[in-house]
Amino acid sequence: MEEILEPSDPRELTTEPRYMRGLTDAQREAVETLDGPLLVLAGAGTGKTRVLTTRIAHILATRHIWPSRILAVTFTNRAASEMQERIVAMTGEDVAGLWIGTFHAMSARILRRHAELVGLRPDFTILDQDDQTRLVKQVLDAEQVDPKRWPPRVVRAAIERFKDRGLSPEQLKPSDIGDLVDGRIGDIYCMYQERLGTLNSADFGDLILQCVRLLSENPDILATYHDRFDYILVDEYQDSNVAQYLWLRLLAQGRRNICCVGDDDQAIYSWRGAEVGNILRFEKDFEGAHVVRLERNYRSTQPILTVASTMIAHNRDRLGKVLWTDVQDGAPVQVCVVENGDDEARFVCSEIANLQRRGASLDEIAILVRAGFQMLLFEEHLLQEQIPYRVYGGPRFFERQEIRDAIAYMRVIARPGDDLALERIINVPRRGIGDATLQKLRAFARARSVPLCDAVLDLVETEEISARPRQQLRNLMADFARWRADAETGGHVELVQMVLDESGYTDMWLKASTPDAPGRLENLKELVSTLNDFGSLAEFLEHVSLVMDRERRDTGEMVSLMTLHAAKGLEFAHVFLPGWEEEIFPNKRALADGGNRALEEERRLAYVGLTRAKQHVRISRAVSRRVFNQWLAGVESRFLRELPAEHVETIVRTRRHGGTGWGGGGFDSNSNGGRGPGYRRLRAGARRSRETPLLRSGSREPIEVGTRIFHEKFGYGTVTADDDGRLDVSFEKAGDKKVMKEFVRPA
DNA sequence: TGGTTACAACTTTTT
DNA sequence: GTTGTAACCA
Repeated sequence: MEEILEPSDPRELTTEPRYMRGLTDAQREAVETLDGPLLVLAGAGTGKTRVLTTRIAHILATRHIWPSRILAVTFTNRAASEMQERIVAMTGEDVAGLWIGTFHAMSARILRRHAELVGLRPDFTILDQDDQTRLVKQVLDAEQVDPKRWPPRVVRAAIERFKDRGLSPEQLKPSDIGDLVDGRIGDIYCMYQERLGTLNSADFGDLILQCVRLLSENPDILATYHDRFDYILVDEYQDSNVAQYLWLRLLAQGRRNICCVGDDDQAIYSWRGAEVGNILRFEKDFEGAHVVRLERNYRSTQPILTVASTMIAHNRDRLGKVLWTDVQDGAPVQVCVVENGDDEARFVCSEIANLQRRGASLDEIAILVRAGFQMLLFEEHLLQEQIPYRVYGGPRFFERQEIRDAIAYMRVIARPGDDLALERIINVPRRGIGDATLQKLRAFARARSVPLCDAVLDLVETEEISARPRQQLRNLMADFARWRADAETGGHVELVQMVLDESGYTDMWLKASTPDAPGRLENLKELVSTLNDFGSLAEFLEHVSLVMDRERRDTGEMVSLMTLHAAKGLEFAHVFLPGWEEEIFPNKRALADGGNRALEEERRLAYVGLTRAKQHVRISRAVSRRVFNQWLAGVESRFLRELPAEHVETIVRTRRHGGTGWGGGGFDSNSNGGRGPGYRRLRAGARRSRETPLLRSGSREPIEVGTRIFHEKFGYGTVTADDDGRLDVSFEKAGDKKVMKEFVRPA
C-alpha cells in the first residue's frame, strides 16, 4: 500500500498536484493505482465521478501519454459529457483525442472502421428501438406468427436480451428458447439478423455484439487496439451486461490496466440485461485485481445514510459497504400516511410550498416515483398550485413523430437502401399508397433481394401497380433523385428545409387542424436549426442514432419529477418518495416474480431513492389508491418496515375510519368529517393558494384563445373564446361547450 | 384506400 | 383514462 501511495515523481512529495487536493485516502488510492485491474466500489455520493476524472488527469500528468491512449466508457451520454467537461476543467488541457463515450458510441466507432469484416458496409445504419420493432413485426408477419400471442415488442425484447447476454442465434440452447414464439424464437432471431444484414444495419445490441465478434475473430485487429489503449476506465460497471463484459475483457487483455467503478447496491437495470454478477465477479474475472472501497459519503446526513444502509442490508447478494459521513446532525426521515393519491400529491405540493417559503430553491427539490403512471397526479397538482416543474425522461425530442418523419426523409436521401426509413415516409404525407401497394413492393424487393427503393424504381415501369399510386411513386422517386443531387452540391441545412417543403411534409402540418400541429411545426424548425451544429447530414444522422439527447430548456427554478431509475446519479436537498405501498413499490411484477432477485432490485431502487437526498427525505404512502380505474387498498410497503424506527418520524394524515366510503376522486367536500387537524390545514393551504397564488410561476402556460386544454369531464379541447374567465371551448370528443377557466388546465 | 369504431393493455428505459 | 391496433365500413 505504501508503495502505491508513493508518487512516481519524487518532487510531487512536496508539491502535490492541485487536482489531488482534498481527496480521502481511499479516493487517492483509487486515483493512484494505475497498473493492473482495479475495482472501485463507490457507494452513493462518495465522489465516484471525481475519482474517475482525477484518475484520468493523473494518468495524463504522470505517464505523459496522449489522451488518445485512454478509453473511458460510460452508459449514458450525460455521464460521458459530464466527465469530459470535468476533465477539461481539471487539467485545462485539450483532451479532444480522448476516447470517451458510451459503450455503443465507442463500439460504433470501432465497427465503422472494420465493418466489412462483419458483413456490413462502413455507412451502416443504426436502428433504434422503433425500427427494431417494425423489423421484428415484418419477420413475424412473414412467418405468420399470431401477433396477439406474440406481440412484436415482446419478441424484440427477447432478441435484445439474447444480445445482452452475448448470444447469437446459433448459440441459443433449448433452455434459452423455452416456448418463446412457440419455440421458434431461434428462427425468428436468425431471420431478423438476416434482414439487418440486407438492410446494411445494426441495432444497439449488434453494435456491441458485432464488435465482440470482430475483435475475437480478428486477432490482428484486436492487437492494434491493445496497442492503442494503455488505460481503460469504466463507469457504472454494475450496469454492464454480458456482451459489454466480453467487449471489455477483449480490449483489456492487452495492458490489463482496467479500472471499473460501480456500486452493486445501485444495480437497477437487470430487466434490460444488466448483470450484477459482473461486478460481484470482478476479482475472479480479472486476476490480481485490486479493490478499493469508497464509503465516505459527502452528500447526505447520517440519519438518511443510516436509514438507507439499514434497509439495503436486507439484501443478500451484495459485496457489502457501510456509508458514513461527518454530518451527524440531520432531520429524521419522514414517513407520511395519507388517505389517497390526491391527498398525497396535495401533501407533497404543500410541503414544497413550505420549503420554498423557507428559502429552498425548487431546483433542489425532487419527486421520485416508481412508475410513470404515478406522475400524472403530481403534474395535475403542481400545475394547480402553480409550482413550476420539469419532467425528466419524458418524450424525447428525437422520438417525436414529426422529427422521426423528417429524419426518415434524410435517411432515405443519405442511404437509398434504408428500407425502414422509406417505408415510414412513403405515404407521409398521404400519397395514396396503401397496404396493397406496399405489399407488392415488399414482395418484389424480397424476391429479388434488392432494397425497397430499387423495387419501386422497377415496379413503376410495369403494370403491377395501379395508375394513381404509380404516378405518385414515380414523382417521389424523381424528388429523391433531385434531392440527392442537391445533397452533393448544396448545404445540408438548406437541403432539409427544401425537402420538408417540397415533399409536402410541412404543408401536411400546416393544413392539419389538430391543435398540436403548430407545436410540431415549431419542432421541425428547431430540428433545422439544430442541423447547423453539424458539418454534414451523415454526421447529424450518426448523432441522432447514438445520442438521443434530451430536450432541455432550462428556464428558471423547477421541481424535478422523475422515476427512480432516471434519478440515479443525481442529488437533491429535498427528496419526496411517494407511493411506498405493496404492488406499487415494490412493484407488482417484482412481487409476482416470486424470487428474491426482483425484490432485491426493488430494494436497491429504494436505496437509490433515499441516497439522492442531501438533507430531507419524505416518504409517503396512501391508504387507498386508484390504479387504472380500480381502487386498491394500500398495504404499507415492506420496505417501510425495514427502516430503523429511531431515525424515522411517522405522520398520519388520514380520515379516522379510512378504508370505506370513497366513491369519487377524493375531491368531494361532503366527506370531510373526521379528518385530522393536519389534513385540514393541508386542505386550507391548498385552497388559499388556488385563489391567491403563493407562488409565481414563469413556466406555467397561460390559458388563452387557442390554448389546448384539458377538462375533467369533457377531455381535451381548444379554447375558442375567453369572456373574463368563461371560456368557449371546442372539445375534441364532447363538441363545443362553455366552461369556467377554473376547471381546465393546459394540456 | 382511408376513416371510424371497438377493444385490449398498460413497469422501469438508455443506446 | 389513454393509447395503439385490428376489424369494419364508406
